[in-house]
Amino acid sequence: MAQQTAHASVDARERVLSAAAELFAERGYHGTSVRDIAAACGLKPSSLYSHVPDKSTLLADLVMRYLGALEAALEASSADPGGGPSANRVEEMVRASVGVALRYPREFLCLSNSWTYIRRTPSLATLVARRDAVRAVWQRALREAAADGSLRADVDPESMLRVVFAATHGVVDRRYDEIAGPADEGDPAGVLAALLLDGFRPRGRAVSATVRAGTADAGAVRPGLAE
Amino acid sequence: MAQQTAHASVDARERVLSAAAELFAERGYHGTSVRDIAAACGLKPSSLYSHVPDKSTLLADLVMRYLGALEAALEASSADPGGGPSANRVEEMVRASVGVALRYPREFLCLSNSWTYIRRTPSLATLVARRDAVRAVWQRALREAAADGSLRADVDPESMLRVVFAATHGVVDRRYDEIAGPADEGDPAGVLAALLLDGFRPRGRAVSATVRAGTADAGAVRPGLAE
DNA sequence: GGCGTACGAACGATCGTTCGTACGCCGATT
DNA sequence: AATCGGCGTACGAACGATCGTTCGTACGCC
Repeated sequence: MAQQTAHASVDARERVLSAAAELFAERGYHGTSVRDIAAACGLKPSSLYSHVPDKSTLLADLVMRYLGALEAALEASSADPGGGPSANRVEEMVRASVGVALRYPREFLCLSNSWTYIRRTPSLATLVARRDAVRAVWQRALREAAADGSLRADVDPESMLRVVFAATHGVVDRRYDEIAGPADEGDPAGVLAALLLDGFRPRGRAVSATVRAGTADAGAVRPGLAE
Repeated sequence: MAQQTAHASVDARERVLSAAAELFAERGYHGTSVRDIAAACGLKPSSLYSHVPDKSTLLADLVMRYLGALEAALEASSADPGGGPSANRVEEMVRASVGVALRYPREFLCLSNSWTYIRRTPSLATLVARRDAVRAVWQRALREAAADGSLRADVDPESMLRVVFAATHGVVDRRYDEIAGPADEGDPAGVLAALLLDGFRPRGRAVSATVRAGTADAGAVRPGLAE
C-alpha cells in the first residue's frame, strides 16, 4: 500500500502544484505549511522534495503558469480589431482577463495575494518582466482608446488599470462572498466588462443576453451570511 | 536607557497597534512575527504582552477600529438625500468608503487581506455582525437606486457591491503600484466614484474639477516600473 | 509598598528542509 | 530468458530556526 506503481511520475508533480495552488489561494502562502501541501496530495513532507525544489519555487511556478495563460488570452483579445472604437478592444480584454482568472482562480489568487512572497531568484526577474509586458499591453490599449475618444480622457489609464485588476480580483476571490454576497453565476466576465465600461448608471446598451432578474426583490434573504 | 519614564502608558498600546497595522498591511498576518512587531516599536517580544493579550486580538482590534470609522462615514453618506436620484447617494457612499480606506489604509488592508485569520472568539461574532450591517446598508442603497431607475437594473446588487469593495482595495493597496502604475495623487475617491458610476466610456458628466492631464501623452515613460 | 511596565530566559510547537534508506520498475548485460 | 544495476520515488527521522507565548524578576513612579 505504501509504494504505488512508482511511475505515476508524470502527474505527481502536477498534483503537488495543484494542491499547493488550492491551499495558497485559500490560506495564503505563509498560512500554508509544506506539511499541509504534502497531506493534501497524500504524501509525506519529505516526499515533496522529489518533485519540487522549494516552497517558494512552488509559488513562482504557479504564478508563471498563470501569466502564461493570461498572455495567451490577451494576445488574442488585444489584437487590432480593425474598425470600430478601440474601447471595444478594451472591453474584450476585460472579458478575456476575467475569463482566465475564472479558469485559473487559484493561480490568480496566488499571483494577486502572494506575489510579494516570491523569493528573489533569477526566475523572479522573468516573472517581473512578463508582468510588465502585460501591463504595457493594457496601457497601450487604454491610451489608444482615450486618444480616439472611445474612452474618457479625464481619468488617467493607471487608475483605470487599477480598477480593472482589482475588480477582477473581486470577481474571483471567494472571500468577497461573505462581504458582498454570492458571486454571479451567469456570465461574470460579461457583467464585469459591462459594469466597468458603461458604469453603474443606466445606459443605452445592456449586458449581453444575461438579463439578471429575480434578485432585485428578495430584499431580506441575504444568503451566505453565516460564519 | 532601558527603562523610560515608565508612564508613556497611554499611547504605548497605541504604538503597538500602529506598528502591527503597518506590518500586517505590508507583509500579511502570517508573514509578520510578534518579534517583528516588538522590534518596530522598540520593545522586546515579551513586553508586548503587557499591552495586548494576543497576536490574533491585535488583528481583531485593528479590524474593529476600521469598521468603526467606516460605519461613521457611511452613516453620514447613506442618509436619505431628500430629492435627486438615489444613485447620487451611492456615489456619495463610494466617495465616503474610499475616503475612509485612504485615511486608514493599513487597517483597511488588515481587514481585506487578513480577515480570515482572526481567531474564533466572541469578538469575532461582533465583527461579523458589524460587517453584515455595513453590507446591509450598501445593499439597501443599491436596491433603492435600481428601483427608482437611477442605477442599471440588469446587474444584481451583489455584483456591484463586489466591484465597489474590490476597486476600493485597488485604490488603497500599494501592491497595485507595481502592476498598474502609480496611484492617483489627486482625488482618488472622486475618480473612483466617477469611474464606477459612469464607466470608462465618455459621458456627459466628468470627474468633478480634477481634470487629469499630462499623463495621456507620456506614452513610453511608465514610472514605478522597477522592482 | 504596590502597580504598571520592560526584560531575559525559556517553553513546546511548528516551520522548511536534508539525509540515509528502502523499494518497484526498466533498460542493458550476460 | 534470466539477471542486474540504477533511476525515480516515498519514507522516517531528525536538523536548526523560528514561531507565539509564559514566567520570574527588576525597576521607576504614585
